[in-house]
Amino acid sequence: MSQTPPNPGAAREPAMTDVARLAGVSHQTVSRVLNGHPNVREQTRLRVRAAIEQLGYRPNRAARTLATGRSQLLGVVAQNSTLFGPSSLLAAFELAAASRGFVVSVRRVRVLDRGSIAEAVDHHLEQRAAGIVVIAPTAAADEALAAVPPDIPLVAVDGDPARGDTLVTVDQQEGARLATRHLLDAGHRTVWHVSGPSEWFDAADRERGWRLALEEAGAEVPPVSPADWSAASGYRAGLLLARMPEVTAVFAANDHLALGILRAMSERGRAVPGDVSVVGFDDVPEAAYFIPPLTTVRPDFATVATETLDVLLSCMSGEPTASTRRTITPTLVERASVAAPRG
Amino acid sequence: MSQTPPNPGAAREPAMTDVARLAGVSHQTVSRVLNGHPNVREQTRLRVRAAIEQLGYRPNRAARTLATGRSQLLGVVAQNSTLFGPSSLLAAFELAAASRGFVVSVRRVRVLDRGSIAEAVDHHLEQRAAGIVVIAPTAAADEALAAVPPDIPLVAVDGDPARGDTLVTVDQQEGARLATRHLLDAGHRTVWHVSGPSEWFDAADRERGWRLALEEAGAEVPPVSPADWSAASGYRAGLLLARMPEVTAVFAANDHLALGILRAMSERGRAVPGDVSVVGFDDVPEAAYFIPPLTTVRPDFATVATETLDVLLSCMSGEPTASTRRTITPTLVERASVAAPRG
DNA sequence: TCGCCGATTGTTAGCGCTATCACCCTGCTC
DNA sequence: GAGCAGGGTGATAGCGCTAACAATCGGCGA
Repeated sequence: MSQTPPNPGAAREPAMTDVARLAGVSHQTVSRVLNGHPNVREQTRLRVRAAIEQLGYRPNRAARTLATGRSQLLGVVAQNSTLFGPSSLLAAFELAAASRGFVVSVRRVRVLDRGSIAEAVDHHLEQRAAGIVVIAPTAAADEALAAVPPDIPLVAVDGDPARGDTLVTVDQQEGARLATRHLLDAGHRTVWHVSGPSEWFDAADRERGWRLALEEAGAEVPPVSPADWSAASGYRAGLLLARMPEVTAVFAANDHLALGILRAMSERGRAVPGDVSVVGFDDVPEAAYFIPPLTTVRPDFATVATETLDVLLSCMSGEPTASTRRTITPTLVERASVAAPRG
Repeated sequence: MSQTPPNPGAAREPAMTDVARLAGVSHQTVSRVLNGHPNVREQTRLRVRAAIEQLGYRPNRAARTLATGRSQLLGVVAQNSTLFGPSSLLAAFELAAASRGFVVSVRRVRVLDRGSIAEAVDHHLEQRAAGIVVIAPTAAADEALAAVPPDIPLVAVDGDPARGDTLVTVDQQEGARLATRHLLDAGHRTVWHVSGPSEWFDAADRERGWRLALEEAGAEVPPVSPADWSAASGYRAGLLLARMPEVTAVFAANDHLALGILRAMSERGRAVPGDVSVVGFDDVPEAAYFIPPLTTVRPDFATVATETLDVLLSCMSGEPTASTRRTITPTLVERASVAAPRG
């Protein structure tokens, strides 16, 4: 616990008063210069800036936060995963926030249950975060959000589409529909689906979109092959599908599942796209280099991130913004894993 | 700018004095309870805890930071990438830090140049971060580190192996050696290399390890195929290598490059591992489902993260720790992309 | 010439917490 | 029974900043 011993040799960090003394003004004037207050004489401003430079002065954010009651801190609660979607989103958000002058503090949770999320949100509240983003793709996560005080700006990403409140999400359903439609349009009688874990809203919605597209087209709705998001589970599901000659088209809930399916098909001697067409979801950077290059659905995570920041900032400013819900529609990326069925 | 208008209706967040009043003690006693100070009567402690509970009191970290001069904040500077290595590392670090009660604030930079990094570090210093981690895989990043004041605890990850100071890194060279050796041991005359971008230490070290292994074995050192980390560039390099019949073994600087190579070989009708053996680096979760399953080198990112935290904390406590450098040795994961060369 | 106004600057009082010291009790020793 | 150690508690002074108001200085119209 013996942090930084007294150490009388090393001078403490310069504070505002030090700058003030050097510039021959009051500390308040320094504050004014720092905050771009208009009524400061140009000459004074320059003198203060010079003093700041000379001392290498750095304002103390903690003091400012204490004095103003608000911080420049944005808290994010995310799951401990390296899944492509969430991590791209997070990276994009951090970048966007930084460019707007915010600091992003990330709190990872091991599992998305009520307790963990509540605890994570709490930590951000202790920091007096100006706003909070929760990447909440499961029902348990969404429930936990109900528990946070309503006066603090909070945006859910990939949360419950039925959620009334602030929410930014990818239109999973439409994406899935696009994929399914694409396969039907290629001439397939129906499309099989390897789904993500059902407790994820993303997965449920993709399944819903797939089902809807089939029903709209009057196609038979085959049973879903349940999986998690991993290539391993895609492989297992693929092994089964490969045994069934009537399977000619598969929509996988994400690209890694699709990769597993691709390998299962290859092992079983089912050619893609000759015998079976496959479509994925996410457009991971490697998807274009799968064998064969994967046709997939691309959600624009950068847009999700900027929209999230946008909604959060407008919540923070308290203005009843036009809409606190944003939906980003993904696009289909056609590559070489889809073809017309044989015969 | 008109943040939270006066709003006399909504009571402000309860502060320590409110708890004190309710519990019938001084605010100082509340502070003592909160900080686990020994000299508080059990009965008082309980009364205070009850009051805290009742008011939903949350300590204000900014005030504490201001009063103590130190924070519970760990700053991380990372590049804006979704590359598997850095993002796994980051996620693991965030998790480890959270479990030790620290808040992690991440600042992404678009490019790893001096200016950006200096600016990012500066922001963390303004927050009075207790420690800083820089994921600095390039020379420019490492240079920028030289500029930060030496009294603030800073750990570089994946930085310049020649760096004198605190550094945690994966033993890239040894990993590359493992991979190359594995291919030579399988009977290949020599091993070709598709490298990462040369300004990355990781890439340079992997290349070095490969070269060393070849030289040790007295094998010919073929020219390096330069690439970035992407599957796309791996594919381009692979297309070239596929044309050369003498190429029977390739070590790719990461798994995504290997994926691109796999596809190039497949397109060119060169069987893997029948005609050409391939080894990657990173062991991304999907690697086991490439066609064929990829033999690769696995760095343990979770360990890198915990070691990083460890070094950082010991720097922070000021104790001249045993070692401020940690090197994590990766392991070889054998799958199906390596075989003996034909006849 | 007087007084008023606006531009510029200084003064003062907190923000919510910790550190430090002073204070009050016990229970004990001599 | 006076004195003393030490556990338990309160009072006070900041930490470095911003907000609100006060003060000062010109210049200008009346």
